[in-house]
Amino acid sequence: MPATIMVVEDEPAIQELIAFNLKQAGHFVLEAPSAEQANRMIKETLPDLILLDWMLPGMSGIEFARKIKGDSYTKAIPVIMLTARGEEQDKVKGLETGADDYVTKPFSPRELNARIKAVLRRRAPQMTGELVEVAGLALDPLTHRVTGHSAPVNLGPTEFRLLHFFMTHPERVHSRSQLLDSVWGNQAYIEERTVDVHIRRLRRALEPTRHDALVQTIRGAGYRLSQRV
Amino acid sequence: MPATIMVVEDEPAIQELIAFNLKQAGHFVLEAPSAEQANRMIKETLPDLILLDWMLPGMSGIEFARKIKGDSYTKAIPVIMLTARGEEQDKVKGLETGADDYVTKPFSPRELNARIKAVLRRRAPQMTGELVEVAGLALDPLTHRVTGHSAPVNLGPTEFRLLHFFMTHPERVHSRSQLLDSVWGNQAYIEERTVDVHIRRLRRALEPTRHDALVQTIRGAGYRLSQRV
DNA sequence: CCGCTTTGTCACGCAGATGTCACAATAACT
DNA sequence: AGTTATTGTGACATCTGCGTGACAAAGCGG
Repeated sequence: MPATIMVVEDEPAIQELIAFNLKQAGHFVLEAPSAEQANRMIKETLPDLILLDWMLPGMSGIEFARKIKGDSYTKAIPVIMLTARGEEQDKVKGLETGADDYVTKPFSPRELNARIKAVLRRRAPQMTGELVEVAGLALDPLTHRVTGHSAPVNLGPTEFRLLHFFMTHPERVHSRSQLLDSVWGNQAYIEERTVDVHIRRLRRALEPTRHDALVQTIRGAGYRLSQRV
Repeated sequence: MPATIMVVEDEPAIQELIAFNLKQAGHFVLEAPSAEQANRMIKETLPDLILLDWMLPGMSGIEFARKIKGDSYTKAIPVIMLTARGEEQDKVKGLETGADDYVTKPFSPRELNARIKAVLRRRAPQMTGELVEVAGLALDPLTHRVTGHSAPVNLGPTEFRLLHFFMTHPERVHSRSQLLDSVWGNQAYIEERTVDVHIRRLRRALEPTRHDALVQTIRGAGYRLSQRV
């Protein structure tokens, strides 16, 4: 089963080695040399798994893991820590932080692949980067593409994440607070009314294929994606 | 959502600034200049949230947080730490201690309010998403939908809450003041006769499916939802 | 460096929701 | 029947929540 895997590692040699092995195993690989850069990429690409080096320039690996696991939008992504020999006592701390597994350098490709497979097997079903479809509206997390009745739909990053969340949680009403948590992440300090504006933008983008009617307003409660009228 | 918030801060200037902002946002504010004093007040007032300065005279903030989280009576109270810039590496330690979030000084009122809102939201009891059904009348809190014999019923926000309360407390007679407490929230000063009007509106909305007969008037006592005629 | 896109916020306006009243209708009791 | 207490109901003046366009700041790619 191919998956999208993000590798956060500052040493180019190791980075390259890992990437090569993962691609060999049929995975898509996203490469980030620092936590800061990884952070920017995560929300757009929503990888299925994150390989995280323990030692990083700037924000440390453990800190970054905590951040990922603290954000409700990303906390379902499994994290595998890469630790060097001698940092073994830190493993415990790493697991406490929320890492799902760890691998001690140096490691064999076979070992890494096994760990990845194991972690992916127990990943949250809803975070699988699978294609979602509701009422002729299709969203593909892998290619980052949206089509309404096979016609391409152009969305900004936030609109994409918003629609993705709606489509993976259809029919249910989501309050503005919940949407801010789930789509923006709880580290954002954003006015609730901002959600309205993005709803508007999403609707406008969906207008050409009449799919804007799926996005419904529940007065005093929030928004909902539903095919029923 | 007004809440009771305790601010533990020794610098009067910052203390005052924070208190002003919180009051502006509609909260009740308890002010304590030291951990010792805060400790005495906590058990009496049981605040909904504690804003805790990292640096305090006497018992330090981190020590105090540990104490709060160690006491079974107070450990449910969320704590937000106030740290100065440069103490960033202590954040991890702070979170490990049990703080629910941290804010780095200097901070904007908006950021503080957002953090407070987020933390309070996290603690708020989730709305029970159980689907309720009485005599062919179904109400789903999750999707915010009401159907009478599978036919959609259109309700305003207040009517929805009113019906929800009735359906989760059927067969029992509710006085007007009880309904005001449970449906409107005891914060508002509202004429009791207003309940009558909303009962009327609820009945009118339920007429198409004859479910209006379920809403019964108990003269001199209040209203009741009952399937028995 | 510049232009383009994205993003968060705001102000304005409107449709719908809300609270209150006045009066009609009904029930309870004499 | 008459009287009084209680509830039903329509009307109405707000009030609120939401849609929408505009805009400035930030991000981004060339």
